Amino acid sequence: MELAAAYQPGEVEHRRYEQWVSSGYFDADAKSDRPPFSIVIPPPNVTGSLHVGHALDHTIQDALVRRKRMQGFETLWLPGMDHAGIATQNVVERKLASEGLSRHDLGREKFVERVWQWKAESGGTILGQMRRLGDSVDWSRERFTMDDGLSRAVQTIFKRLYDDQLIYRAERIINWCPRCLTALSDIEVEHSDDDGELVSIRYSDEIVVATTRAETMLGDTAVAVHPDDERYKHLVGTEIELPLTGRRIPIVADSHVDPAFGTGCVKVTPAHDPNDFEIGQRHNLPSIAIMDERAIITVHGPFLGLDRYEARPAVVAALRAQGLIVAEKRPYVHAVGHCSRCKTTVEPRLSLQWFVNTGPLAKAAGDAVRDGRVRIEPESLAPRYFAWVDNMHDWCISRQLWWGHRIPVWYGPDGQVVCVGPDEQPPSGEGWKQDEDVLDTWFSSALWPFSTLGWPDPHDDLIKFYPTSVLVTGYDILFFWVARMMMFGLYAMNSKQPFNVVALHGMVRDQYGKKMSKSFGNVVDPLDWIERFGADATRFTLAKGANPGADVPVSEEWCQGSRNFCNKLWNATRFALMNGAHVEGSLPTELSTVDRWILSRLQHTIAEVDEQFEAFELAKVCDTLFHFAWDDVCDWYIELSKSTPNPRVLGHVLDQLLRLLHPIIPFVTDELWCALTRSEGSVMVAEWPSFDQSLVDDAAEASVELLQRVVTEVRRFRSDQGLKPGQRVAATVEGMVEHEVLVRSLARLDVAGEGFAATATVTIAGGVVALPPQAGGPGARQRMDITVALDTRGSIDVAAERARLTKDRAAADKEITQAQAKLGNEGFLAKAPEEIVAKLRDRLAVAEADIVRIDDALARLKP
RNA sequence: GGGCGCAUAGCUCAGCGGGAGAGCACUCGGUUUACACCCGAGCGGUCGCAGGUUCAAGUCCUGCUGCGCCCA
Repeated sequence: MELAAAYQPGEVEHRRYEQWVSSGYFDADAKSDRPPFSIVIPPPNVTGSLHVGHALDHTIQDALVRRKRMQGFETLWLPGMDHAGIATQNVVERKLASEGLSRHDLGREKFVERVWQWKAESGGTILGQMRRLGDSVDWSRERFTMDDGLSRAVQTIFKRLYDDQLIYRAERIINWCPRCLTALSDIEVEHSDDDGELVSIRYSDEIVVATTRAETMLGDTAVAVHPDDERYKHLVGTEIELPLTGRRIPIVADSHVDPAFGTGCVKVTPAHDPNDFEIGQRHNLPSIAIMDERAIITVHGPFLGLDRYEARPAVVAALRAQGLIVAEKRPYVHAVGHCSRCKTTVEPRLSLQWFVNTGPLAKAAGDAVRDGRVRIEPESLAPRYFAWVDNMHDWCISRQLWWGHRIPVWYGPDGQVVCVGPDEQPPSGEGWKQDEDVLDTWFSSALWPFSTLGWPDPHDDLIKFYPTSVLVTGYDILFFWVARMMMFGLYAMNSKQPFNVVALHGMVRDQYGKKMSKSFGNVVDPLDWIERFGADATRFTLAKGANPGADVPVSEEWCQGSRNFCNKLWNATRFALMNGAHVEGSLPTELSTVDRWILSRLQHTIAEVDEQFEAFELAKVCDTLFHFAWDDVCDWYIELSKSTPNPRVLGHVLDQLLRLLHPIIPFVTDELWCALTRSEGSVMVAEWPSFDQSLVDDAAEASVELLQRVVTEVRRFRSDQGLKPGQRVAATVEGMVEHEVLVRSLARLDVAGEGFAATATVTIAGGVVALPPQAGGPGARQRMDITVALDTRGSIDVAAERARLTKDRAAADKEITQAQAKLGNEGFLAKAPEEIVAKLRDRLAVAEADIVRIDDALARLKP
């Protein structure tokens, strides 16, 4: 088979992917007796499209799954999406707005229909894009959090939690988005340090309070001081008149007040601040809500109808007019919460919501990691996990949206509350009404590792593939999602964890380690890279940076480098095929040292890659394979075997290399492997290489390493002397027991003929050479100096040669100094392991010999 | 304020007790018939600072400085 001169990914990728899918290679069989390996994909939003973070996450998962598949596991990589309550509702509402409609014009039922319609038409763009990346997901098992089955799972667990009193309804201060008009959980709020103002207000002769939210004073129902604060002790229990309102409010003592902050007095607004709410609870204070759901002031008076940002200066102005403003500080930087969806400043709001009592669930989630049932990789991120699960607040799960799983609770005409399970009929009749709210999207995605496998019904998939083998996701989502899956998984599945390992990766950044952002203009579009450099190059670039738990810097230049690597493989295979490389029959038993060397190197590579894969060290896998392929195979093995090719060995090495690389770069490896092996199938179902101790050959490795040193030293001499790469130089080679022919070939040395007159010598001291069997028996080795004498046709660049020798001398000198310092230390001699001491003595001897030789050569150089 | 992490070649990162490494960038040379998406050679680092442990410290401990992230 003829291969083109360069790899053209576009041509190959589509064809290969379709072939993989139609061959059913991705499909899992729950009935198989192979050991299972399963991963559920972190479900992307139905509104989402493939960004570089997904590309990283998917590349890692695909690499793990493809390797396990080759290893003979029954693999399942399950794809799907979540319904992204707020985001999706926003998208559809924006669409409606362009038609001049609001969701209220349509009504709930019609609106939800519109969302489904939108989903059918333009939702799930990302699924098509995943094919471009090469994701080997089982499309026959694709799931969506709003599907019937998954909705049934949601209702089932809600009912169970409700019956176990782990779900309750209560009036609490929650995070409220006045734009999305819904409650948010703590983790849907992003904090940032923003410019604000700190205004100090005189409430009475003795009381001054400071606030960044002056407008909330309209809802104050107390002033609090620390019980031990001598300045205010006498005031506790008295009342003052709240300015602008004429209301009288008490002064209470609460130990949560920090007496060192500001004046030591704090205003208490229970309806608009979570800390104040708690103070209010402790002191039985009333809560006065002063804003509506859009954060517009609702208390009668001059501020009625003002937005919270209009009300703030208005209130300050009114206070100033009465001379009650004591101090103002602007800008005053303080932490402000924003809606993670729309960035609107969150308004703490007192409202009636549904909560999950996370206490026992979070405890179990923490314990599963503590007792080792679940391993977090890298381990260094476990403290973050514990910090979250051990201090978890109750989880607000109700959302004032229409798109999502509606809370399965019905309220009766006489105040009855009925939670309805999946197989139960909701109460009907006059006055019964279902709760209007839907559940947080994370409530359903917390069920993902088992709801997607058929839970709550007993299902073959569930039996075969739960617990899933590993969860691959970014550390940013450790508490968002991982902790929640742990809570629900352990709860629903009889304390069986949802996954055995959590493998965390970092965020993709640009080549300077900067976060990607639209405003900074450094965002990488993976589809653009796939288009220009190929999916394999894109994947390799991401995988090469994927050190566990660490951020992944990428750049276009690096992607080019990955593209170059794919092309290198392409051309190596192309060369191999042109030279008859094949994989038929077993390996020959008579092998040259060079063949034994590359086969030995291959074994080390296999062992290393296996170890690195098991530790989720994708970056190291890439590094190991990159260097084996480029350095060992291309730069040395292929060059060394050009004179005496062994097509079977070359075929074997490439066959194994392509298998090893396939999980990372599936397309080009499959194309090449099929060409090399004349196969109609696919490398993705070929057997994963296994380490073969019988092919490890230390002697061959030492022999070729010496050969490499000699060749490199001669090349260095030639380069220093300005000899053209193609120019042959007459030379004698002494001391090489093996490989003299190869040295001459790679270093472009001619045999010394008539009139040979050496102008310079290159010496490699203390090389380990294998002696021929007749000299010392099999396996005998000896340390020898290799000397190459070169005839540069009379002329030699004395200055360059002097510089070269001087540099070598300095290196040897440094070596001697270091070695002597250690060997002169009695503690070292007494306590260091023997082999370390012996090695050092050896090094010292070699360096000392080097000095003598170099000094001699320098003396003979004409000035 | 609490917690976690990071400081190693111009850039991005490996190395985490015994000879300072990689990729890219840079310099020089190249019609070596697989590949210029290439080949060969080279330059480049008191491993943030200060102490300590050890025969031995980028590597372990403490403190400091500077960054980053998470939570409040």
